[in-house]
Amino acid sequence: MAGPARPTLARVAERAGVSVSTASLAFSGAGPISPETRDRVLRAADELGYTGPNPLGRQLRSGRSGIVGVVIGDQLKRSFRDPVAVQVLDGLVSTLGAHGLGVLLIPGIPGHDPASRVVDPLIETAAMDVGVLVWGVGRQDPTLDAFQRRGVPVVIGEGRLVPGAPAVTLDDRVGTAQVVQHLVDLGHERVAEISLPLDSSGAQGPVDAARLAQVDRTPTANRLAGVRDAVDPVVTWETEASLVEHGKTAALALLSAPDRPTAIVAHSDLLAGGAVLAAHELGLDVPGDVSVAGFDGLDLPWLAPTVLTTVRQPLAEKGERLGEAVIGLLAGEAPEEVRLPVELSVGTTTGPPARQSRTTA
Amino acid sequence: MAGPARPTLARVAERAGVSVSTASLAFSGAGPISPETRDRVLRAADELGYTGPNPLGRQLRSGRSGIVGVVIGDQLKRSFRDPVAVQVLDGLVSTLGAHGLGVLLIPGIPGHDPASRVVDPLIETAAMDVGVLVWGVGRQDPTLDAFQRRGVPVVIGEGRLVPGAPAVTLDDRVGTAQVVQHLVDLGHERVAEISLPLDSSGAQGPVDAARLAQVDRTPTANRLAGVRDAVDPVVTWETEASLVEHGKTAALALLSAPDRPTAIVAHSDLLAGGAVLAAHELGLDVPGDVSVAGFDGLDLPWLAPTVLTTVRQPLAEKGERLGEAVIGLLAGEAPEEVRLPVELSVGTTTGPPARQSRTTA
DNA sequence: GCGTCGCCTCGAAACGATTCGAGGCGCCGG
DNA sequence: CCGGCGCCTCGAATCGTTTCGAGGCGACGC
Repeated sequence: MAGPARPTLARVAERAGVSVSTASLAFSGAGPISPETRDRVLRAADELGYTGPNPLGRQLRSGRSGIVGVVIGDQLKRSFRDPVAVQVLDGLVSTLGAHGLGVLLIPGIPGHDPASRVVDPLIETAAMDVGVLVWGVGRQDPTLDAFQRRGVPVVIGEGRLVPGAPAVTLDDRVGTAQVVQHLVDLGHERVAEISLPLDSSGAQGPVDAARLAQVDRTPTANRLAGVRDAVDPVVTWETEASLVEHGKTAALALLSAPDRPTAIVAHSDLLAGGAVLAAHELGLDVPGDVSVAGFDGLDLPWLAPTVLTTVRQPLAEKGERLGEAVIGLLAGEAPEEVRLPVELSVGTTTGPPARQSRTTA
Repeated sequence: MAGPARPTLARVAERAGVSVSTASLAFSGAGPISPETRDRVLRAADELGYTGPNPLGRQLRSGRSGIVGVVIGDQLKRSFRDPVAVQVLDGLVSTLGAHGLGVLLIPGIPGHDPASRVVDPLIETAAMDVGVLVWGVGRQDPTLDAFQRRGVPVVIGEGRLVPGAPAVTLDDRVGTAQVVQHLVDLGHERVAEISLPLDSSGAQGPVDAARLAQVDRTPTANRLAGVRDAVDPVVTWETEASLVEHGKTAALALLSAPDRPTAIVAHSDLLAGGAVLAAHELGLDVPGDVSVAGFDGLDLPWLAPTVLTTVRQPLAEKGERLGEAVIGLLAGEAPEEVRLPVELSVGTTTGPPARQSRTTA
């Protein structure tokens, strides 16, 4: 039923009465060929049902697969629930697509087994010209190791810099410091912090100094540092992932504690959005009773008309820059680090602390 | 700086003092080989920095790329904002990954140009063993045409059945009818409908019979039909995409109209969630003043503690079934259609219509 | 009329691996 | 001691394309 084997360029050439190399020219257009010959070849191809050169042959010849492996985050499902990842990916796909490159999705963690050194088998076996690690690399990153072992060049987004690998990073420490300073300037002294995951352990809850010292993710480390550039948070609550429900859980705990903070700074807008929901659920006014600030600059339609105070980062541009870094790498350019700026954006979720909150203490 | 060309299996074999075929056996393990010989080959590989067989060579030989092209929806960025797509994709990636297959992301519409017959160039050029059209195909689908022209077999999710192509479909007509019947049973007579896009035109707003006749997407057509199996909606509002903000816009219009409906049925949970937000913004109680029902069975943390009345569909399973269909296709099995069940799930957003809304009319 | 220049076309050599059948060598049994 | 049987190893063919240099042939200029 599957019909005879798919016709090959050689058969087309044979039928058209030309050599294989000439037939190749007819399709690729790379080289001089007379219009009549080309037509004859194309007609022969049509008659045989030949639909163009087999990519596999071309790839072997050129040594390039045209495929860029992209490691998004830990689990695919969870990562894509974060609009941040989605927007970056969109920018990346567009930029690479314009250069004829495709994106192969690689789950960061294969099973449900974080902290294992097992990586997705695709990293070992799939044909890839470049690997992109969008969300940084840890101190001892199995994924990075696997790419390097295979000799696949990598591009790093937001991570520890890797020698020889281009990187796209963010001014997030400065941005975080700015938004927290904004809270300080408003008069806040008891600022609680909802943190991104410190590593891939899946831990959550309030953290102590010892745990803080274990931080193994660059964006998290930068934002932790940024917060501390402006204020010493009364408590830091680690989350399992940057998702609304985790921000909500964290804020419910923080806001129910005896010495309630007057402001919460979250490492991401999704976490901050969850914190706003928690405040509402507890009957607290934002920013009357508690101010909330985030990071990312997402558009959260379900939070409207509330507008988060946040730090805007150029998400699509981050994806585009990553794409350009990939292109540059393939073109043999020297790797460089691109640092993206951020911008404080004051919304309706921050204001001066309430008087009574001080007396309540 | 790039070092000498990457070593090849032939050089490893040479160094180990064995033939290329034996060296191949040492890596693939497919065939008898003595432990000593294998060790010698592996040692030679190590010394040369050979990191395993080049996938490109293997692929050409086997005629398989191990890559499955997945067309998600219209625009990548927009599609991934919908958890429905994300969950299906997750199931698909997991299932394919377990069989050593990788997912290549293909934007449904290349530029910002819907209704054009241009498809993403990847479909024409990238090496793929199978193509998956997750969200169905239209009457004259350029993407489907492109795959078929190239001779790449396809798997269809939720779409018009294509001869020879396996499909994974949904009992969505029945499910939709059930949830609307639930509204009818509660006593609702004026039911408004918020519809998924009828085609890729990007149109939005109330639709008339002529427009309804133009529907060119299977899931949309099924749900429109399902609604009508139970009631004749007072108005149908078409949206541009299944996103919260579009549901909200639609509901704001529907609920501000003079003869306000007592219930709204949306074709998706995201649209329904937006409708709930709209009701709240207008000061309407749900379900006191208006009932809202959706479709999908999503977990919407930002809507808590409200729980949507909806029709639950097995999203991850849909992805898994699509994956299995791909595997089956590659194994040469006869294509078949898998139909997934749905289940009505009553939440807190539906109740009997208020007395006064009738008098208001 | 002959030389030279161009435009096309062609053959052959990669690209890097897998696979299949043939065959060598050692060991065991008769 | 010889025949036969296994276990390994090898050589060669194959996958489908691109590319490079060579060469043929016609035309134009001197």
